[in-house]
Amino acid sequence: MIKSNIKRLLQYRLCLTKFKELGYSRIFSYNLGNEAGVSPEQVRKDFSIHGITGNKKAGYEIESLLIILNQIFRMDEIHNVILVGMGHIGTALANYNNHFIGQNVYLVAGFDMDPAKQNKKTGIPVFPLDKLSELIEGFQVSTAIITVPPVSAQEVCNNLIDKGIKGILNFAPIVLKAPKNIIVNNINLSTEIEAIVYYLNQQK
Amino acid sequence: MIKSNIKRLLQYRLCLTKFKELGYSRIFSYNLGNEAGVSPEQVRKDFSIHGITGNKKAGYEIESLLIILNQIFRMDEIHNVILVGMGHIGTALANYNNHFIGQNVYLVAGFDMDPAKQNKKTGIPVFPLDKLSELIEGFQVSTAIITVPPVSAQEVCNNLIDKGIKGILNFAPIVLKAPKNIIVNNINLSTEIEAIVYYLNQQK
DNA sequence: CGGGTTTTGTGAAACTTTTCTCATTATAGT
DNA sequence: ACTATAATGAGAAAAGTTTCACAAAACCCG
Repeated sequence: MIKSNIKRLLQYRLCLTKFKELGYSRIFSYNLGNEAGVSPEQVRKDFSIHGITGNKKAGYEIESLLIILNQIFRMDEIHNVILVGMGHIGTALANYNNHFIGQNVYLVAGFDMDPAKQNKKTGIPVFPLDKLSELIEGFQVSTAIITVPPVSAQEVCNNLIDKGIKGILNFAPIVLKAPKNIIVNNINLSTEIEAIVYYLNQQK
Repeated sequence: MIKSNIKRLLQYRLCLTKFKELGYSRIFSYNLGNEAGVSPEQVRKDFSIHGITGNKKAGYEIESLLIILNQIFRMDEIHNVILVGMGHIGTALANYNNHFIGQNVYLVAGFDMDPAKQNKKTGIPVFPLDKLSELIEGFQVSTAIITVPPVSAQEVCNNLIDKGIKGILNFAPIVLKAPKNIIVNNINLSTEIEAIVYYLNQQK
């Protein structure tokens, strides 16, 4: 599971970019917290954990904050990502590509066992699965997105790990079994809706 | 933020369905934990919080567990959901519809300001935004999915709340501002990838 | 039918995360 | 230059979560 501290730092990064675009050069923990939906103390603690300091009375300088955050998240390097499963979700992600995948993260290739999908017009080139090794090595890919149906997800996962993938973003509604050194991040869209339904009913 | 306790219960529900399909009728906290990727103690604590009990030496009966979990998450009632923004992600979700949206959760309508999107062949009918009130009331919808670009997300959010929506699953990469009684669940796909990149680099 | 084994349920302990509190200090205004 | 103000940084407290440890109960086997 991704630590919330890390998720918040990424959120701050997003907010800071927005503030920068609006022309601000400095920011207070209060304003950043407000924008990111957390308390100012939380912002300062999150920063202090990573050794980020500001100035009493003058807050934090946005530009240097962004530089530090980009270093923490290695956003100063290029990260090539591949995608396995060109179904609806996979295709949607492929079409978005540099649109919503953040700075310096690039979807370089998609994979699907269905030859028909390999010709489909998407934002990225689509290959058969036997090209996995070649492309993972060629593009130095260490992160993959799994958007295949749940029945084949574990098999695809094993295959990817075997080919050298170290981090996986999994959209298939199962818990992937993987060695501890592999980072697995599961997103289950049904679960996210069901959780909302739960909280709505709690309020009544 | 959704409590992890709740996410795990939903995960257990998924695993139990699988075990049921495989023909099992009883299960131990150890097996369920193993499948869901958590410790057996955690499984028992999660259950005990919600008053779910099993039998010493005989574990838990899958069928009754599923009934209780379905009650907790109100999956015995129908939940109609709408979707605003028929871009790539929105269309992908619409096409999946009853496929991956869990039991008794239905995507009943999509909305988009672009008339061209209103004719597009997707899994659900697509309407202009001025039909929001009508359909929210007609289908008794209280949950909405936002898949519009970030610039319009807050405006759409306000609009939805104004029309009676109480729970929002937001895919736009901003933190939505909403009253405390509104349940907002943010999914930022870039962030999920970036978090993986972070952890991969931590290992080195 | 009774002893041994296995598994639950839970209270306590350990750990993690968040909030509180306040001394410290940079800044702006007088 | 001095004072009042406003903001950080960090230690302490509080709250929340997970793991530990073990008594109690149910089942199995002899």
